[in-house]
Amino acid sequence: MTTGTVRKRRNRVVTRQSQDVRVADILKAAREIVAENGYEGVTVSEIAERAGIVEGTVYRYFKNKEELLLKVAEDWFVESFADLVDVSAISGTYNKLRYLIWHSLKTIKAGPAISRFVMTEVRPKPDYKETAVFGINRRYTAQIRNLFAEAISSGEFSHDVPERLLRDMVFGTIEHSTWRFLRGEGDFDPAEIADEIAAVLYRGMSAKPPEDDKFSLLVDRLEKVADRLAQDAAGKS
Amino acid sequence: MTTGTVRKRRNRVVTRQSQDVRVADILKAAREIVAENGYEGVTVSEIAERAGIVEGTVYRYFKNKEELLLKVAEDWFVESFADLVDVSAISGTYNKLRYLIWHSLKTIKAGPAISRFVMTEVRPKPDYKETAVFGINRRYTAQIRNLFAEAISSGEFSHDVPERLLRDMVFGTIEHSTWRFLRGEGDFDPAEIADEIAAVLYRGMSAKPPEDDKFSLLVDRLEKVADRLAQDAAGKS
DNA sequence: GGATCGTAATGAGGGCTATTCAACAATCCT
DNA sequence: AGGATTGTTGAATAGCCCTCATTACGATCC
Repeated sequence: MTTGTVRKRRNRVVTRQSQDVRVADILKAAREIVAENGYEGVTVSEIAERAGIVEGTVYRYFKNKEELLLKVAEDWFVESFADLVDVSAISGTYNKLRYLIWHSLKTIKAGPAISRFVMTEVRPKPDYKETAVFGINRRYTAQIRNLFAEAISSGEFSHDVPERLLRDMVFGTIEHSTWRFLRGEGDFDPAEIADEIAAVLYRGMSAKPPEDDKFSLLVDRLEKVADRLAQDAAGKS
Repeated sequence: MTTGTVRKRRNRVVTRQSQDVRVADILKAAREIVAENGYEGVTVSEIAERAGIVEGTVYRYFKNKEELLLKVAEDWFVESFADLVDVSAISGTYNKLRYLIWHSLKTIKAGPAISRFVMTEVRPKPDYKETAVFGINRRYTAQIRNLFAEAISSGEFSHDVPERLLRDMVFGTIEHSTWRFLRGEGDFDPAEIADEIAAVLYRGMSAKPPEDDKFSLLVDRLEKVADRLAQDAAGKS
């Protein structure tokens, strides 16, 4: 007591845990905080506190905060897309397309904070392509690619569009459609938005002419003009 | 020298400046640093140093770092869209659409760092709608809306799509198309990408049948009309 | 031209971060 | 039991944004 170093000890007994348990605890704590406070509101000290450890311990299991949060996002992404069915089991091109879009929208709605984190922090990173998020996106994109390729070869779709553009249109539209929600301004219905997006994309690619064919109507009128002229000519002679 | 407070004085003479000059200096310095190091690499101390002042002075003119950087982004956005012409001066719906998309892409390419900042930091903010960036986007969107409305009323486009979805498709696709570039993975050609995006959107909305066959049929009919008229004229003489 | 005074500018320091690391001690191994 | 291993600690560091008491510039007035 009289010596210089009065060491303050917590009541808590220091217990050693297996790597798995500690990592799981840390990830769970981090995920909760992200969900509650958003990405900006995450501090390592709070993660540690909630995981029942001290800040320094976090750094035994994660190189840094960034890597830890990336793991949180990756895990969540993997879980979210675990139930993604292979669209070959779904009948109809439109239904397949709508399902894929719907699933993305559902995921974003289920985890807005982490979705935002992925969009604003993970994707811009130079090493995004080494990310599990990127890997899942690739699987997802592959389904879209197949879907379109099949529709084209069957004649349902007549237009060939670069895969890159296809992906950008689908993902871009999905993400942009959710920004209002992610900003906290109101809600959205995944099924409804998925319908809308799928409809436009489907129509844009479709081989079928649009229903009300204005050109045909114009030609109809021209033909009537021709008829009238012909009748006039016939009557005059 | 022997007294306690040895005040270190810079060689630089402290000069007072008008608000305008100081603000301009600070914004210029901040913009340069964003362009060089990206948003993450910006520190108030470096901004101050480059502006020839001290950290504390920055806070005389800006409430905080966030507000300063927002101003940087807003100014850049305003400048970038200053040369946006009214598309009513452009002939042809497709050309109008392509021009608007091209202009956006060109802007992103001209200022990748600030574009990224806008996409990842400005837009997610809850008060995004109070932002000049939002205001400019509105003007931009209004042009797109008009363009589509006119095309629909003229019969060029047959499909009516919610304005919201239209905006999300255009902006979403534009942004997603540039992510690779913004991540530093390669380049893109605004004109080329604008062509691609505009083509798909135009086709998706168009009243014209997508297949050449349809057109041929219509032209066939037109030719028959012409033939009949020609025959009538010949028969009359 | 010198005194006055409003205020631009300063720079030290406070509070909060993420991150490191030497010391410690719980658990395993023999 | 006792040594080796290694999970855990908590203090220390460095860097960040931001505040504020103090300083001194420069316009104004006499």
